[in-house]
Amino acid sequence: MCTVATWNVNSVRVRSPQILDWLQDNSPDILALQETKVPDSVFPVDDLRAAGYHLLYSGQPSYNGVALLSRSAPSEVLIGIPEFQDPQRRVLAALYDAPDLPGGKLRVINLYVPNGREVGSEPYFYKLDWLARIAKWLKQELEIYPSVAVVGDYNIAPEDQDVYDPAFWIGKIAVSDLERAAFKDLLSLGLYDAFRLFTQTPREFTWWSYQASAFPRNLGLRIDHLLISRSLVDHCSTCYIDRTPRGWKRPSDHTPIVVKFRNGSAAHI
DNA sequence: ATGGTGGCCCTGCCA
Repeated sequence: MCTVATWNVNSVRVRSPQILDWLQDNSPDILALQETKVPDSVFPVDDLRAAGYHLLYSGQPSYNGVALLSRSAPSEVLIGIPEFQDPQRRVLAALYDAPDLPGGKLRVINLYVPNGREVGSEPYFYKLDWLARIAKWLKQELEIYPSVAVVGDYNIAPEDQDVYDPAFWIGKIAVSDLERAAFKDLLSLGLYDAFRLFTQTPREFTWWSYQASAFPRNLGLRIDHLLISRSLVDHCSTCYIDRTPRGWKRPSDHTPIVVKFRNGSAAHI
């Protein structure tokens, strides 16, 4: 069994006690974090290493920042993507032992996709350009590694069923046609939305605004995703959103999403 | 209710 999770924590310093609690309760093999919001010099290494995880992190002051926590040691670590000088820390990739999966290794790519702020704005076009560059690079990664999981905060709700009020959201950020087309371009590389392999019901969200009691009213978006290569689909035993941490005191506005893989041969016994 | 929340090198900006 191999468990991979992703969680936009909106500040790793504020959330590290909750991250530890969640690790304790769920013991994933790999946890990808986004919006750590700390430069590497002050990443809360001591807090998190106490839980017995290897740490990788790439951050900057105040904004962005990604991290990978893992039970086994990482290799082939990549910070940012090749041939793209981006001052914003949004990409972190590593290779992990995964004896039961094709190739015996799992390539985990952790993305914090730009928010885009407003359709038509400068940050919006940065988001679209960023996604195009990511697609080009992921194509290469998928050719190199037999088992790939591309996880993180995509800041895109792929379909209307992933939005609490689709009529209100028409043309808005995270749901615009160009963003959804960019998301589909990633899927067309041979990636699968792990959550939708198991759950077809609408209004299953990973993010709820802090405002207006959005969480208790379930007014959210499904914008955090675990995309997996074709080779992993037959090994995937479950994928679910864990709403628990969103209900804790002083929560992140996002909640974790989890995917589990099992030995493929077990299904055929 | 012309507001709402929360995090950031502290205060206007970002999500």
